[in-house]
Amino acid sequence: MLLRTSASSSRPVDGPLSALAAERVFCSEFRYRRGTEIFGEGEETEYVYQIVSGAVRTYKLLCDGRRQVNAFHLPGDMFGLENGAAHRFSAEAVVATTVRIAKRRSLVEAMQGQRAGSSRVLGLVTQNLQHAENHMLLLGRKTALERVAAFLLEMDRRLGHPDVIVLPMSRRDIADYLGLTLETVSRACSKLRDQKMLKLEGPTQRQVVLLDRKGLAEYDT
Amino acid sequence: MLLRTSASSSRPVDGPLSALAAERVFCSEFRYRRGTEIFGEGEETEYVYQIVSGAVRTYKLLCDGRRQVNAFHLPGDMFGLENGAAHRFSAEAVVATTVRIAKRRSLVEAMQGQRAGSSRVLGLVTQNLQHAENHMLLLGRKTALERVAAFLLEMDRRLGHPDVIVLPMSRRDIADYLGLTLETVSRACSKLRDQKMLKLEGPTQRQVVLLDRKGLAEYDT
DNA sequence: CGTCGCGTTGACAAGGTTCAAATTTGGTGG
DNA sequence: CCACCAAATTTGAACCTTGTCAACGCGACG
Repeated sequence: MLLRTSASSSRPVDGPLSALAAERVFCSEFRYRRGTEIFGEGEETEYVYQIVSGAVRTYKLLCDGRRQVNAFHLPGDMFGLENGAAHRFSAEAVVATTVRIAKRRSLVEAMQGQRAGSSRVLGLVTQNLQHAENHMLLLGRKTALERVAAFLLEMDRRLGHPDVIVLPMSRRDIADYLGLTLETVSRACSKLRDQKMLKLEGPTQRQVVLLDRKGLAEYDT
Repeated sequence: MLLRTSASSSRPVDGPLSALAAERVFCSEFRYRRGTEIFGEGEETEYVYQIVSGAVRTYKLLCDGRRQVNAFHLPGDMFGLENGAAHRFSAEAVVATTVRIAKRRSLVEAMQGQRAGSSRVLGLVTQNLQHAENHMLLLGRKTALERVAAFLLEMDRRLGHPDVIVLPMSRRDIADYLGLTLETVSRACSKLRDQKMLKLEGPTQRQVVLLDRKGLAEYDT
């Protein structure tokens, strides 16, 4: 798995929780096979998760099956921490995934123990909010090409600007993240390839080499 | 966003912040004329605001002028509280608006004084996040009619289910909130009117009477 | 009384979706 | 080892929802 758990600047997570991990709040590891549900919308928020390896999507569904992926979570990221008693969305493993699990209660208690604890939680929620605000701009106002360019740059950044971006998610996942159809995502990728902004490799074209990050960034704005 | 500080559904005034207001953290009132900027994206977060009367929009812009309205803020709502030192979006008065202003520093200090203070901030940020998550679903996956129906039901709820919803914002504002054009919003309103789900009144059709909330809710899902 | 802002409506264009077909690959079982 | 099938992706063509452009009406206001 080429997903790097970049520790450096581009990846602002692992920070807030490493202390907790060290305290053994994250008591056990757990593995999920590709495509399996980790929790469902509306379920009780019993656990909090941190990804060791793999990738997770969190999403909401409309009653007729339309899906909106809120976010992709990569190694080092935490997810599933919510204020209320119920999850506001569902989570599934995009690929085979290993997570560390903490009881929500014990995490909350540990937070109260630490003085800086609650502000760390606040920081995490704020980060999520910030991402959501940017994503609303993307979903509400950007073209298909701009969305795909922004997505690739986001992954590039979060994976620490590797030579080859190995996407764990399918075109459909990307489409549901970007508010498009999988065909439109595929066409946008092809267009960017034709414009020599990237190369697509690998059996399912999930390995992406960015050839012109500046050009892509101009689509982003 | 939609910082609803209301505890009970029908009276959106003074929730988590009333204690602070009582402590005179909100030291002064300020008035903005319709259309004026309250703060701009990137500016220093010097103040925090609570609306006394009127309405405010917060939004982001792309470089070519495309606009995405994050949220509308109504009387009782708080806005402008951010973790970092810089505002992540701009805020403008939709109509003539009176706000109470608190220095961010003094608010933060007051929070640290109160034990429950920081968890109140967390609650506000979480509410914003929750709204943003729902809005991503709307922007990414709902049709124009569904978006407009959802918008009207949101306003109805936040205004306490009045007989007549008096919208403070223009069709363009609504469009930029819903990721549509003003013409599409207008057409959707006309269609709902033709379907007898609502009545449009007033000189600029900004007074809305919901005739069939159940029917609208089915568009919402 | 003319102008301006706002909203509605129509005609047309276009970006994105839908439907369909072809390709590739990996897995499974004979 | 190989045949066969399922899943993922790409690409094309037709279609449709929404955007664009324009005209018009209405009320407010100077």
